[in-house]
This record gives sequence, C-alpha cells and structure tokens, in this order.
Amino acid sequence: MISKKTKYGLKALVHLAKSGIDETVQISAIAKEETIPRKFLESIMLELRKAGFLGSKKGKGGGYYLLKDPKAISISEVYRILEGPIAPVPCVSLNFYEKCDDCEDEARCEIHHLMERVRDNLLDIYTNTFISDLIK
Amino acid sequence: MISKKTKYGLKALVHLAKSGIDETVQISAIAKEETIPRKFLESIMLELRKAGFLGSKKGKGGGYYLLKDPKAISISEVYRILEGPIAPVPCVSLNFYEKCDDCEDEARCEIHHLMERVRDNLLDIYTNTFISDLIK
DNA sequence: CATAATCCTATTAAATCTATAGGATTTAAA
DNA sequence: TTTAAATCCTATAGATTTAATAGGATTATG
Repeated sequence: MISKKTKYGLKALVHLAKSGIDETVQISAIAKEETIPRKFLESIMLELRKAGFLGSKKGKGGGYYLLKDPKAISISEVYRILEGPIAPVPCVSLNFYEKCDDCEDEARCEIHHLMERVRDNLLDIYTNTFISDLIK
Repeated sequence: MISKKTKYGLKALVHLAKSGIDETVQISAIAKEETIPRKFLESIMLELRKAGFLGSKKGKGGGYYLLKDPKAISISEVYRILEGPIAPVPCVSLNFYEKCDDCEDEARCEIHHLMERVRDNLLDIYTNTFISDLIK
C-alpha cells in the first residue's frame, strides 16, 4: 500500500504537467481541484521542490512549476522521495538496504528470492513509467 | 513494504512444510530457529489456524501442523490473511475494495491505471507462487 | 497431578501517517 | 508604501498501525 502522501504527490505532478512546464500553479488551486488538504499538499510540494522536481515563485501570483520535462520524471524517482523504498522488504532494497534482524544468511532465507522478484517487477513498472504517461 | 507479521507467517509455513504435512512442531521451536519473538509468533499461528492453513494439538507434545499440501497454499492467500490487500491502493483491490475520498471518477483518475498494472503484476507473482516453491 | 503445550483477550509501546498551526518571508500590485 | 497573496519553515497534534508482551485459561500427556 502506498501512502496518501505519494498518491497526492503524483497527482500534483501530473496536474503541473498538464498545465505545462514553467507554468506556475498555486497550491490552493491544485488542492481544490484534486481534493487534497491544502496544508498537507504544501508540505509535499516543499519536498518535491527540495528534491529538484519543482521550482517555486513566492508572493502574489506565485506558485509551483515543473523544472523537468514530464517525460523525464520516472515514477520510481518520485516514489523514492515521497514513499521510500520500492522493495517489499528492506533486505532487497537497492537504495534503502537494511539487513534483517532475523535472518543470518540472506542466501539461505526462504523468502528472499521471492522478494527480489517482487522488487524487480515493481522496479520495472516504476522506472519505465513517467509522469507524462499518466496524463489523460 | 510488507509487515513483519506476514514475513514471519510465511517463514513459519515454510518451516512446517519442511517438517512435512501432519508433523506437529511447537511454536517455541519455530520461534527459536527462525528468530521470531515467541509470543508474536503465537498470535500469527492462531490466525493461520483460524484461516484454515494449520491444525493444532494442545497439551504436552502438541504443536501446529500443516492442514494443506504446501503445493496448494499460494502466497496470495497467506498475504491476504496476514497483510490484507495486495493492491497498492484500496480502489484497485479485488478483495478489499474501498472508494477513494479524493477522486470522483476512477476512470478519470490519472494514477488508477498505473495502480491496476502494479496490482496485476503482484497478483501474478503471489497467486502463482506456493509455499512449496519457497523451500530450499 | 505436574508439566507442557495451545488458546484467548487485552494491553502496551513505538513508529508512522495524516494533517494542522502559526507565523516568517517574499513578491506583485493597488 | 501599504496591502494582499503566495510560498517557506518548524513544530506538533491526533489517529492509526505495527510489533510485541502480559497473564492467565484450557487441554492433553504421562
């Protein structure tokens, strides 16, 4: 299950992609149209800006705008920023690896290989799908 | 990310499968060998029994044993009992469907189709992998 | 009858998720 | 120059979920 944060973040990026690159859109407008709590979205946009996806303009008439081409923003990048690991368990994560407390030897762990397969499938989808692909 | 509960449950089932169908094994033995907190495992075994995967024998010399052939227990069944929905969002879940608060029309939701693809991939893996496939 | 096992309910502790509060800062326009 | 409108930033509250434990009740064996 993905968090609402990630879901909202993806929707906001698609929203901006629809408006066009370099077009500023206000948080309140996105929040209203996408039915996302305004303050929650504010914190998400901040993260996406700090991660380099968005630029912002302060003050009256300001807002957020896409810094990258929607064709160049893969879902996996966004996912890792907002959600964290794509892998189903930390011990098969490429970017957020953590050893399990319970198993000594990963090669002998019964569920390790299954988890790797799941990871590979998710990675395949998320790295080969882009914000531009989500525009309807 | 899957919960430790699901991970522990899968490991316990594989453990029992290794011992053989109808062979009773005690919680404490599984807990020790798989490095799972005993009391936690106790509650997991209880759930697996109530779901029909396991039988139990009380009293001295008792324990748990597999009721089904490991070749007939798919990961998806276990997953749904211990973890819940396989789908990444409730609105694409086959067994735990819930409407989203935010989108009005699922057909027009930008991320809906992506989530369906993820679900289908996960389902494919989890329904076509069985406890017997995890034995090393 | 002592021992060893599951059974069962409740509860705690910690972590995470979701959302909000409350201003500080910046900018545009009146 | 003032006002309004926007982001910026930190903190925190509240709710939910996860992980684990407590404590005894029940049952079976020898």
